[in-house]
Amino acid sequence: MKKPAPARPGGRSERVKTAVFDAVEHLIADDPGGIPSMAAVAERAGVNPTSLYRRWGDANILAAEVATERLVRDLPVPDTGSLHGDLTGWASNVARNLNNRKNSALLRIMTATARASRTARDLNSLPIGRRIAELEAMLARAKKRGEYAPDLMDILDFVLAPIYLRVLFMGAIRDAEFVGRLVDRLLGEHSVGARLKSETR
Amino acid sequence: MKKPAPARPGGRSERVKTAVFDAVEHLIADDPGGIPSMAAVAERAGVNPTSLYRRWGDANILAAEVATERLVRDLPVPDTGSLHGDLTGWASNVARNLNNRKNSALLRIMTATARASRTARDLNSLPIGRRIAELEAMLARAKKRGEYAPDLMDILDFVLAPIYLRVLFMGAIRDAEFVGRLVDRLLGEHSVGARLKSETR
DNA sequence: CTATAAAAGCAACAGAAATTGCGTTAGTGT
DNA sequence: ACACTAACGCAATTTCTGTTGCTTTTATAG
Repeated sequence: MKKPAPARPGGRSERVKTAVFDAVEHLIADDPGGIPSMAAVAERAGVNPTSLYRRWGDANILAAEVATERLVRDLPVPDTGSLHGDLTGWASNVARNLNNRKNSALLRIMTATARASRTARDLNSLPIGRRIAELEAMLARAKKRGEYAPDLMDILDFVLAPIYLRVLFMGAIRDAEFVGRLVDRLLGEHSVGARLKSETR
Repeated sequence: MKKPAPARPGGRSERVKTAVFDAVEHLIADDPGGIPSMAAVAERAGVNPTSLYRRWGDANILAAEVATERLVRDLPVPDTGSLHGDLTGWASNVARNLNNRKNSALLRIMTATARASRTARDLNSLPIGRRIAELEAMLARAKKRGEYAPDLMDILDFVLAPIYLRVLFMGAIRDAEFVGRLVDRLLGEHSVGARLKSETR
């Protein structure tokens, strides 16, 4: 599943790739819920269709690459001084990031094309690997401070999963306080102090 | 989103539909992660492609219908006498049901094609509507018995969502006790009695 | 049993999607 | 600067997808 690392990463290839990915993103934004055809992408990107076929094979593969690369970009990792604050900020970022048609469409494409056969070992190689790396950073800081830190998988199960469920099956997250409650609930009494503190600041 | 209710539901249409849905299911099982083409479905089902185009429009619509109808079939709703037992049984059924390539592929297709713009009001019309109806039945029984009963949405968020997350992003659920822990955690101290009871039976 | 029309089959066709061979452009190492 | 070749562009060709008009089959009502 590793990328062959392009033999010639310099200027042109990169420009083409950017143009193509931008085109895919825009086409998805225009018509969420459909994989844009190679022809449409080629035209919008100003690139010859043949190049797309040679580089990406078919429209599904291309869309999948765009989805994972563009959706799961680095989000700013909050550093508020407490795990409760960090997690709340992080979850809000994730939710807000998904709260528009384009990105929820990208999430759909990502789930649709996510290859199985991954073990729990290589969490970082998952499509949501970057999300996991962000969490690990926050957890490491929390431990350094001597704070209680929940399991990584628990955060995925009880904070990320509910967000995804709503975006995938219920369109969007309308309740702004929803993600905050998820974090409160996960951290429970361990973080009463931090929660009160962040609520009254 | 309601079905127009076929004017002639009798024998032949139904047979064709079954043959077509079976064909789609088999093709998905053979190649998970791809929407089978109309031509392939028609050949496998022994049906003329024209009929497919006229009835379903295109391959995505057909696959989406198959996914929702075949995946979200009625599962037996457990009736163990306690909410804890019911939920544990229900969640195990859901997880086991998704723990194979074909059904996880169907879930992917369902998420990919789930139309947004649904409000939290008409939960029952969601693709996972049947799951919700099953839950409502169990919750109603629990209330009748005077048991503590959590919110429906909490069950979706903290039991169903983690199951879906694992299936979608991590291939499958390998830990057999995983869903049991989800339920224990959701019900918490409210159900210690029931849990102990069900563990020692 | 018969008339009606919904739904399926068939065949011909238009158009889009992929493939292929070959020439051109432009990063990269010397 | 120069040679080398990865990556792109172009055009011709083949394959696949989807459409349309018409015919045949067969549920269903009377």
